[in-house]
Amino acid sequence: MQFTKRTNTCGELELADSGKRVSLNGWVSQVRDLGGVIFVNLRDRYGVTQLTIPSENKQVYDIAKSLGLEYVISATGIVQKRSSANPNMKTGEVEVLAEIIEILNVSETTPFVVEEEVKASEELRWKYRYLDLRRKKIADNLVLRSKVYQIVHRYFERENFVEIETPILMKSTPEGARDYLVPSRVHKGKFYALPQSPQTYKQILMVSGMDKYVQICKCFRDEDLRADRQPEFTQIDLEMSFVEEKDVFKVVEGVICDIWKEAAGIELNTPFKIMSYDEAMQAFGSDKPDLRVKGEMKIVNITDTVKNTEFKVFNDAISQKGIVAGIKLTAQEVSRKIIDSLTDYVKTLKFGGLGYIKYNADGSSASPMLKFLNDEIQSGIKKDFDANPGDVVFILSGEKKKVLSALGNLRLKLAEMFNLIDETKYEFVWINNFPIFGFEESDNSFYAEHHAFTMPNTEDMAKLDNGYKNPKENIEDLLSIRATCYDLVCNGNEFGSGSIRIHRSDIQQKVFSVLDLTKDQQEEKFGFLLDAFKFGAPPHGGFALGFDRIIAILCGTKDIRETIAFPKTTSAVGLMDSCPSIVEEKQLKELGISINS
RNA sequence: GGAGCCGUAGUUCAGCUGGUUAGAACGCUUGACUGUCACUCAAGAGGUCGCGAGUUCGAAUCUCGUCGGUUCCGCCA
Repeated sequence: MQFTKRTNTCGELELADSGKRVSLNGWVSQVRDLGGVIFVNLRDRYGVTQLTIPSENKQVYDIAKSLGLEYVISATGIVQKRSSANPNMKTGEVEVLAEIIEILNVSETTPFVVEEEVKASEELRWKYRYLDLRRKKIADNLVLRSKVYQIVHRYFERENFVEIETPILMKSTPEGARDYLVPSRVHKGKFYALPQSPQTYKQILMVSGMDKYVQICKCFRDEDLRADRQPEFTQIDLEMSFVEEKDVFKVVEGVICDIWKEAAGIELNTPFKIMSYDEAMQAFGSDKPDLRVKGEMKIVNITDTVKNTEFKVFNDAISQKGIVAGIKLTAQEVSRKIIDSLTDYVKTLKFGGLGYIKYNADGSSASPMLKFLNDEIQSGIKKDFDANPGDVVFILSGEKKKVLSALGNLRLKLAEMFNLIDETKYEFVWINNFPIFGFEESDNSFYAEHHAFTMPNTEDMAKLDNGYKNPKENIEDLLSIRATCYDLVCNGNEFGSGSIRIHRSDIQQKVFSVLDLTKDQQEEKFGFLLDAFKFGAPPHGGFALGFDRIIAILCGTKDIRETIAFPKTTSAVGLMDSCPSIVEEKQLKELGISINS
């Protein structure tokens, strides 16, 4: 099919182009028919340009009259200055006086109107994603994504990294997230797994001597989703030999700085802050603290202050080794309604209620729980929080982890409610010194917090040496061992995580011993990796950055679906192509699979 | 796996404590209009109130179930 190809895009014509004869190709985004003259807004991914069609040119005028929204057309004409410019449009000073309009394709009435401030529900937008992507805002997200891709590649090329593709079809491992499985036709009853991350491959590449590996790769995890979690997502995955933690920090900070500088025009300060896991949990109730909150709003532990109280709620918590802690909201008017909604919120987290004390302007204080607290304790609390008239403190009691994390969430809720987040900032922070082990009370066993190959901190090695032979008798000690394991956090989002790995089998065996893995289990779970490690594994460590989240932040959204061309719903369904779907009986037969229920 | 919110015209929503023919805006169709840019104006078409039970003389409205979307908890080494 022949048509007049564009000489320009719809986003670039300006006054200086006046008098030029141009051709534009694009989609009809708006038609304004005034009777004697028709204005058409023509859209492509670069912008919008106004076409003007006066009635004098009968042939073009009749074509213009027949145009519907989202028709694809080619328009040719002379660029001219508008008699009244539109300051809201980038090309608003000019218009194209159309001499020829070719309709390249018609469009049915779309399920929703393609406009920047789209009214359609997300469900509809995912289903007709190609229409959604015609909106500049979403298209720009993909363009930015592409740009960051190139920045990342350039950075790692310059830093002498080797980009190596690792398999998509790999061995299933029972550790970590649930695998997406791919049945084998050749080996009936056997399955490949899609990678949750290329973790084992990149470590083996270190054994290979590929001392700087990087890959922008897809990862797959069959777990329940959130606004910032998709079943398939993209990572900037890297691994290096002969490095320690600070070397990894430096490389990651380098690529982040390049991205911010080149994609957003922002110079970030390095090195980034470093905060231990313990500090983050104690002060912010989260391992991904948002440091943009004005006045910080740190959590205050008042367990000591209230330890002698008769107040049953606090008493019960403390006697069960729990804590009493709170946060202070500085100088804000807090209504009954807000307290009710916060109370409802903590109830969903299985707290009985939310304690609060309002410090009034006249020096008095108001709270349903004051009557249970004597004067000494009341003034102790006031002192702990450094509370002044106008402030409100919120208090929770119970199991330590639960209290801290709930207060961490309250902190974010309050910050949002009272506009305490500085949206112009990017607050990066490394969180390190995570615990290496966790302990599951229900089955009386240790598990690896990060993964089984995370190197313990050098200072804590003695605790491992002492404890590994009789783990159950050294629970406290073993749980206090810190790992050389770190997360990068930006504005309360986990951007990625990594660790220095264990490369020596003596240390590895001690860790396995704590995790209660027999030789057979080790062999079954990680055999090939352990085999590789027998032949001279260098010290190594790495990191994986969540690419989608980085793009989301740069796009000013928390929803990574806005940065992915074809995202899935929270139930992992692709609404556009209706996947997953049933397959033909014949396919199942070839795979030796039968479906129950 | 658990909890909350949502589901009414093509779209976004309104529809009070159950009660004649379920409304508005945008979009769509037709017509008028020569400088609009959310053009304006006039007329019109358009509904399985997500689906299924139940309560009731009567259900968009109340109850239960179910499906879908979304948020949170669990989960995500």
